[in-house]
Amino acid sequence: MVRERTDQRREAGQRTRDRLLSAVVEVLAQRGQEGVTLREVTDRAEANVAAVSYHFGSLKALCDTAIEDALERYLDAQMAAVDALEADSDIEELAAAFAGPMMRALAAGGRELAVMRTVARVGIDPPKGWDRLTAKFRQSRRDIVQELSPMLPGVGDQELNFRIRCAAGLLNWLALAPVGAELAAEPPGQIERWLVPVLAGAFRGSSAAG
Amino acid sequence: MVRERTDQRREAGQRTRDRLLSAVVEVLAQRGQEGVTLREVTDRAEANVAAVSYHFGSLKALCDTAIEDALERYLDAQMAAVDALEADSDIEELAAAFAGPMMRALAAGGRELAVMRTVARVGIDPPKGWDRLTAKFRQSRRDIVQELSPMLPGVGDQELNFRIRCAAGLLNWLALAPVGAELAAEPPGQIERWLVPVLAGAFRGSSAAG
DNA sequence: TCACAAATCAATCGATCGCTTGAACTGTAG
DNA sequence: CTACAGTTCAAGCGATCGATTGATTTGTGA
Repeated sequence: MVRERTDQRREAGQRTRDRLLSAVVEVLAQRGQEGVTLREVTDRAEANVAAVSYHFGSLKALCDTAIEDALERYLDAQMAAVDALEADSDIEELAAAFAGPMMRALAAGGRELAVMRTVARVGIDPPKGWDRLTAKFRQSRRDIVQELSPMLPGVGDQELNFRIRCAAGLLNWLALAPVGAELAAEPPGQIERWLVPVLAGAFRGSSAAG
Repeated sequence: MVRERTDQRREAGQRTRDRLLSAVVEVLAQRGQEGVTLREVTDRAEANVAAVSYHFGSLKALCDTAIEDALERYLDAQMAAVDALEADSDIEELAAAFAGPMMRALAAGGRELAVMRTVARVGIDPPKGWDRLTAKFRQSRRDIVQELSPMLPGVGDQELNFRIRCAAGLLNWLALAPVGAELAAEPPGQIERWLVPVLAGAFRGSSAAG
């Protein structure tokens, strides 16, 4: 058997880092970047105030790390759901895949939802110098335009891109606003039954009817 | 001619109050409630820090006054637009009326847009004890359900109410997120041409097509 | 002209902010 | 056991927070 590499000190440090990241995501989700204070984060994480400087350098660096993790996790989940679509899917199935990660987070609550709320808040107040991740968002929207374009031959790519941003914005709004929490309190399946038609209608626009 | 009631001291005080309200709305729109600081508000208003306490009692009272004004102004504009609809209007016309105030603010920018952004932020982080205005929001949604229900006979009132909240949430998102600013930078009329079909589709849902 | 009220001002308060410090604690190695 | 590195800790730093104070300016009305 291989020699176990279990330095209890390093493991304790890693646990502290994880607790700090969990705590700051909760505060980011609840109050936004402007509302994050060092003491509240360290109290939630049951850590000393100096732990933030020691492990991350500064409170801002801790926030940036947590935000970057959240954005990356959300984008990967959403792109995976869209990529897994069948080639002959319709708009409703695309909408369901597009909204899947958010709907699951709404139903689950907890840290999953906190990640979503953090992502949504960053969509409103984007930190400066996040070109890499905003580029990744743009790319994911281009992918969805490719899926959506054949289903709506009369709509230009720019307008489709706008509709996707509207749909994404609506999901973010549900993550943040009380209406999302109320929706999550409905019976199971209600989220999907109510939300997917709205998103599909937004994708489809007015073209399908007078 | 009637004796002019022009006490220059009271008029100066009123001007200071107005400048403080304008300034705090701008900061509320830009950074949210957590991001408002006394100094930034008074600097923007070119007033002394003590002016806030003197005229409003506290920074929170100033914020509450500005937020209440903004909510009331937005709701009145939206309800007036919807009430002015013809009896035989279709869903597109309802969507255009519903989005009218927000679209005009997006195009106009300035304080109009700041009011909208403040309203939108309150929709995410509602202060405690705002039962009166949230009740007014509920009432306005009931009015729109009345307009929308005959156009969509297969959809229940609860689901219609949800769709209206989605549409309102989307408008709020456009007020806050960069996508709204980009949309406002498009040629005149582009906002309405792109946004109204999305809202109408969201109202209509999937029922109109396969 | 003069007493008074409305408004503004600089100065300052205690509290809290993010962050740093040096010591203390803890488990790892030689 | 000793020396040391990784981590945690209480204490305190300067800066900024919202709010208050007493003095000062300014226009009103007798």
